[in-house]
Amino acid sequence: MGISERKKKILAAVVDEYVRTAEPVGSKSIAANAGLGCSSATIRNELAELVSLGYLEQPHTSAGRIPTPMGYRLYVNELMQKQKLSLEETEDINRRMNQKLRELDDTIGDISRLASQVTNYPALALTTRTAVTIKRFDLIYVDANTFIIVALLSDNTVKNKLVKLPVSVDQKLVQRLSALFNSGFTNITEEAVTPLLINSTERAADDTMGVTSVIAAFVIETLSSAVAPSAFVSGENRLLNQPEFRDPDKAHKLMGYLSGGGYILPSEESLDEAGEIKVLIGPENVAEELKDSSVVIATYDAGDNTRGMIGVIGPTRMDYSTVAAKLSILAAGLSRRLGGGEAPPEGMHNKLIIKGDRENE
Amino acid sequence: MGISERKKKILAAVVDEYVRTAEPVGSKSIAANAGLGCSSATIRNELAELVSLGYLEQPHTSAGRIPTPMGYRLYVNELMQKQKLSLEETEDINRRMNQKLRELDDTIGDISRLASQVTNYPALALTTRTAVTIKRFDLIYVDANTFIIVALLSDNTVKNKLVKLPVSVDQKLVQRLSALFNSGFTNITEEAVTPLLINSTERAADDTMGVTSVIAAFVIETLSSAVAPSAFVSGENRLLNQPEFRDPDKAHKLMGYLSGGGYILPSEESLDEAGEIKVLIGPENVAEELKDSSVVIATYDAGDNTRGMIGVIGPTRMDYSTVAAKLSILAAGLSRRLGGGEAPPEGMHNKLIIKGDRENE
DNA sequence: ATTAGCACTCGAAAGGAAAGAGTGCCAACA
DNA sequence: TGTTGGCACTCTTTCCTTTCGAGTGCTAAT
Repeated sequence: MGISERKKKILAAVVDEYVRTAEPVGSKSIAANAGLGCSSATIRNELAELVSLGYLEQPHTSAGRIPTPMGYRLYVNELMQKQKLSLEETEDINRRMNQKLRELDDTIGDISRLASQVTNYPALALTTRTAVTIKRFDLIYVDANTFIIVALLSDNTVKNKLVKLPVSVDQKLVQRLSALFNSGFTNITEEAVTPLLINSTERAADDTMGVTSVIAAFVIETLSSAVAPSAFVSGENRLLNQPEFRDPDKAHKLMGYLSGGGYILPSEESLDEAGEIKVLIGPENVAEELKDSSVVIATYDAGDNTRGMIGVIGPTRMDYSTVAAKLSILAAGLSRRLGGGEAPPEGMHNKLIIKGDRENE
Repeated sequence: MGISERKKKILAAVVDEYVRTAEPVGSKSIAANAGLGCSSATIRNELAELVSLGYLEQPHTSAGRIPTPMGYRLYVNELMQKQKLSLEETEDINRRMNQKLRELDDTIGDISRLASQVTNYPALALTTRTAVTIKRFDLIYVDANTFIIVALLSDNTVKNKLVKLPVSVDQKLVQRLSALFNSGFTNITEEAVTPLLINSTERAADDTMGVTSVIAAFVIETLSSAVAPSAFVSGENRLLNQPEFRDPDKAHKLMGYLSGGGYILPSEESLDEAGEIKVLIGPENVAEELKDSSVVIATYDAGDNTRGMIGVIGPTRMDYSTVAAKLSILAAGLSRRLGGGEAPPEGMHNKLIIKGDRENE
């Protein structure tokens, strides 16, 4: 199976150099820089073999080599040296996360922005929740036409809504409804909110003005939007940093896809264990628009059945190791802050577990 | 003073054509299309004069003419025929607004996205509030370590926060604090939340565990973020539709500026009366990055001391009249929905009041 | 005042030559 | 057998020149 050690070194050198320069890399520069003691002619022979093995390709005869997706895959799985960020970088990321997260509730937008800033690629953040329920209701009576619904969800976020009624409603009714909803509508999922339940509540509360249905609508709305995966893409413009997107049409196409909330993630169920990093290279992506881009995704644990992902999108020629390291820090930070549970201490460089498609194993 | 009627017609023809094609327009095509009965030679003479008057310019000798910012200004102020959108278009916009706004609280992001979709230019939305206060507090006791702060603001939005304490706190204390905050912290602005006030409240509540300061922090945070102007830019990628931004560097620069929340708006106090449309052409913009772009801004009234703006950014060669018409509908819709007050009925095409710099009057 | 005609200008597009990077292969070598 | 220097070859990139054409400015005629 495997290929010779030297071939691997050469492949790694090609990838590193290509990532850095975005230019096809020639035998000469490898001989000069990669520090294996042999001449360019030898390298040429090896390169030719790597091409026929499918790890590299040539844009045209008499140009240098660039990695194929298969080449990147091997690089990511085996070759790339796990990037240790400097302590300053790590601290910087953590500090910025602290600033942003002070008030983090559902502002995954901030996370996404942060990831984009830190990596200098477009980034996306998304969360999927399963089975969110309401833990507790409170109805706050404000005045005869107005009350506030407050709901504490099972994921410990709080939703509210100010309700203005066209009719007056008396405080007693609000209290009755508050009690009824607390007993009848807590700890149930959206599907369990049936017209039957609503009707019987309405009758029990002796509500002749339709207040019950207003509250029920809020419940449904809250539960369904809480469960709906929410996504946020930001920093699309950073795509234009990359030489491969200097063609405005290409850039536009991908950016349009991204900001359309285009979906990227492999598929819902492949949200892996928190802490893992997943790399999808070029054609490994499902979406047509991403076929020649790569996506690096980190999964974090946001507690209570909530999994989140942060990821970045870039050209296949991407600085996988740095990006993976940075995302890993972000994901660990998020797990620590949101997961509620026991989490690795802040300062620690956490181990990267890189995982990708299985096709090369 | 003004220039001859025919010159105006010619100028309008140049702008219209240039907006459509993005190519310098020559005397011949004007003679053919503008329908004033004279030959291209005559047009040429007129064009030459328009150039020397400063309304047009030539990229180079022997090219057609393109409008200068001054030319656009005249066009916007006097020449452009107010676009009447078709009924379908109007309805479409209103319908989409209805969908989005159902749950509009502070999701100006949605508005911005909508504006961008509708106009096909990048769009921004922003709101400035002045003097927001808290109308009413409720502290909801959840368990010994947990309570929820609910605040109803003067602009009728509700903010909340779930507070988890490291220590147990008894229900009585929560009630006392609730009452104290309701009397002491309502109807005051951020500046009035002094350490003195906080201290005295803490003492009055007999709070030895620092709960008071947690709530006070929430108050400060809430008031300051409510007053902070919030902005949202979206659809940056649509910039790439425009031929003048095919140069990725140019595009990147502007997009970076935009998504950096770069600020565009002329200046805070120039938020004009709701219903007005403001056009800033090229160098009329203050920001260096916008010097060769144009901005069209509509102001709407969001009720209770809140003014909002929605605007779009595009090249100076912009379809001002359509954009103005569309923004006008959006702004009217927002005023109607958010302003609470009396507003023009939905179906009505509202009159455009276009306002720009005064320099040409 | 308008128009037809014409020489002129200047950019954009097309063609071609030269430069340069990098390869593939061969013959020599350890 | 694996490695190396050398060299001819290929293909792209760049630059220069030429050509083409749109559009002008001017002039003389109406």
